[in-house]
Amino acid sequence: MNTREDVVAAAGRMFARYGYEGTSMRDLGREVGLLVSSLYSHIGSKQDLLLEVVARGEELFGASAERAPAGNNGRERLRGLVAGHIDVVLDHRDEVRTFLNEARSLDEGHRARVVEARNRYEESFREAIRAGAGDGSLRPDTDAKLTAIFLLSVLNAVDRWFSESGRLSRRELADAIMSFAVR
Amino acid sequence: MNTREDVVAAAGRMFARYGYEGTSMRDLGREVGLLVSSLYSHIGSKQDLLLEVVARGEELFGASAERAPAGNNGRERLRGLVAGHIDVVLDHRDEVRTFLNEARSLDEGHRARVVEARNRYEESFREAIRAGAGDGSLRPDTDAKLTAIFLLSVLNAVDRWFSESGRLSRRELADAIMSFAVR
DNA sequence: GTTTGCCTAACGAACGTTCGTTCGCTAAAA
DNA sequence: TTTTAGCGAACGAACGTTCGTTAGGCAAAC
Repeated sequence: MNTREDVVAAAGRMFARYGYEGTSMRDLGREVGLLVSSLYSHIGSKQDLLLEVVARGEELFGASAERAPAGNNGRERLRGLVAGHIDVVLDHRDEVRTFLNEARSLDEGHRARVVEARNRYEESFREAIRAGAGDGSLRPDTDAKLTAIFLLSVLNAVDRWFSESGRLSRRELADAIMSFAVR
Repeated sequence: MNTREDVVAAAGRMFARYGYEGTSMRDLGREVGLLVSSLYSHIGSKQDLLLEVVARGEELFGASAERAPAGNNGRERLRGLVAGHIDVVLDHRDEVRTFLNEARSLDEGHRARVVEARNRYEESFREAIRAGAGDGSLRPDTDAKLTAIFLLSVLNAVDRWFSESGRLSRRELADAIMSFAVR
């Protein structure tokens, strides 16, 4: 019985589905099988709860970028980043949705940290693309900034439509996105 | 002094920025220069207000799809749809963001209508792609469903980063997205 | 082996505040 | 003279949070 973990997990689930402001502490208590007041045995405040869920999303992406293999060239590195992103998005839907959509409900300082983390993450995509444009594994005129934005736009939307039981496997999806974005 | 219009516009602005649940009627009154109670001289309820803003977004996309020229082939038709989408997104940021992100706060019936409208809109993209794959203006093996999803993922994210004073014009952006998505 | 004291988790009630909305009034516009 | 737009006060409900209390488990003290 790890109640604290249950509370954070339920918060992620509800923040992702109904939004931070759309989730009341009473709703959350009901979801986890506790009265409102009991939640405060495990957490400091609703804002802390959001902070924790968002921080998890942040770490998941950071860890994914570090984990991605260097590969033999820029294209392979990029393909690793894409596959890693897909895994994070699909294996941690709640934290990711909350990280992407609910950061605006964070107080200013923490929100700024999230923006910075996102920039760092995007930069790792740009680096891979620039490397690929330099080593011949991608077209030499590939626009790193634009391509990274396009890629992440597609990747962040994946969980809105992708189904594990659908026509495509994760690997096929990664391939499709890669050949969509670069050639 | 078209107060009702002011109220709806301000609602769009605030729903887009803070979300439906994150916007209080008192906030909205302050934004428009009225007391809360005075808002109710112009609108029925907060939910009505959301409904109206979302409906405007819905119509904007619908009208854009109808307005897009048939073109000489599928690729040109698709290019028109892309350019139209960019214009809608950038010229009506508030209604579009509300339409895309806040539909979940609509009651069930209206939310279903939004989903349906989005499907119809996406279908017009798929049609253009299928036409292009058939008439030789796009690669014959282009996957209409997947390509439409990827295109709309990129298009819906445009307003998060695109700046009118930036490196790219809208037309160049449309071209970049087209050559990104299809060849 | 029993008692004592502490800790944790949960409870139910209550706090002050804010929520969306309604109402009756006033003053200006038509 | 009737309509209208706005105001200010008030409504009940819901909000996030705090409070004092209780029940159970565990370890030290007796």
